[in-house]
Amino acid sequence: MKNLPHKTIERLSQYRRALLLCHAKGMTYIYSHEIAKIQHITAVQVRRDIMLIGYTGTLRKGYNVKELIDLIGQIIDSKEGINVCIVGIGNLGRAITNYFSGKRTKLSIVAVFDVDKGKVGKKYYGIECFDIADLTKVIKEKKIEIAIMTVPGEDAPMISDILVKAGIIGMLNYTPKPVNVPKEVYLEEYDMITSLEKVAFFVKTH
Amino acid sequence: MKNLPHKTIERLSQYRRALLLCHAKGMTYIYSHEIAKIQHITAVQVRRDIMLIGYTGTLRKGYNVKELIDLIGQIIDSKEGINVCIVGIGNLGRAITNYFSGKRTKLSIVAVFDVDKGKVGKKYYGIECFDIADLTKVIKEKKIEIAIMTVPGEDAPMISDILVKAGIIGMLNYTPKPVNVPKEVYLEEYDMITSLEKVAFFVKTH
DNA sequence: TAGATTGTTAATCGATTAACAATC
DNA sequence: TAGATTGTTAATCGATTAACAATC
Repeated sequence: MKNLPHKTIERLSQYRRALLLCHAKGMTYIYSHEIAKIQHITAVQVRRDIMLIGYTGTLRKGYNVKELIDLIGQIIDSKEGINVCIVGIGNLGRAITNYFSGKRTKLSIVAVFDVDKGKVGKKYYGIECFDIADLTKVIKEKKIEIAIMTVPGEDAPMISDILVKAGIIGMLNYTPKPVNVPKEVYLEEYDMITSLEKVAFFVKTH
Repeated sequence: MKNLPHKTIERLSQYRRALLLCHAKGMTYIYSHEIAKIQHITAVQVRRDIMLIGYTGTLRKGYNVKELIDLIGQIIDSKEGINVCIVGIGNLGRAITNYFSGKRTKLSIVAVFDVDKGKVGKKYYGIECFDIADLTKVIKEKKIEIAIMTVPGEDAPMISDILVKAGIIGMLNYTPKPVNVPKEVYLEEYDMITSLEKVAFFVKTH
């Protein structure tokens, strides 16, 4: 697929999430304005995104829910599937692991890691916990390509370096500490405090 | 303060986070390119954001760390402070509560809520847990203006309605289910699965 | 048919970056 | 002075929205 805008990729993921719910409810067709309503955006934007991925709806009936789900899958999922690990199985690590378990067939959490020896060997939502000292070995053995960091902020830079050396090519950093990775590694950082401060700011200014 | 771009607000929050660390390390001045490096952005962007809030650095010395921290505080914090609650004290709710406790003086988590009677009355990181049935009452009593939803997705729409009726003016929705709020309420939604799918997509396309 | 919908181009809006003057 | 830095305008880039043709 050519060059889809970053924002379109994000929205496609959200459309799919919404469409899966609609599909489960037995809906077969959906209008652009219905998708728009769910996502708090405009119907034009939905139609434009769908146009960009080359799908065509039916005039007066809208889009076929199942077909659209499948097409979005073809665009954003990788064919072979990608293995993911969670580094740091504290509250946040557990939340993500639980949240995710069994939700997407093409993305699998195949290992979680922690420093705490009391956690090593246990299973979290069906996923085995390994010693963080074995990061490199397990990442290679299990062919893990994406890591989600949920360790304490002060450990983030060091863990990040180990992950990069172990061959990770995508990283999601949920610690409050920004990390540096080489440009070949795709990095996404998210800080909950920033989100909350943003809400607080816009609440203030109505 | 006039109309700062949304993206600038986000970055100001991040600059402050980084500056606080620098300040703690004893740094008194910082260059725009140093801030840029930490945040993975360009020095021009940092200078432009700082220009927008009306601060002026010193040529050849950079910006005064303490002054900049204080000025960002004046811009993004509200003078009186804002009370926040967490609705749903599962893994994610606990992660945020812990993460946040004592980090910002102007934003305080003053209550957490859950349906589980076993959790009600207990304290989580120093914050009392209330029965979700008492949402409205507690929100009014404690003058809570912002709610962070970390309940299971299927409960999100109903809880959201209750929160809005109780007078919440800002909401952060961490459930995978989008909710609808009246336009007077500022809503921010974040779905971890979308973030992960985005990373997976860009990893695939190098 | 009239009304509702999709598909698409062009216009607009918002955000980033390039370019450069000022100056310590 | 030369080099490094800040501050700021103008240009560019990217994303959204307006406008409208097509048609069931």
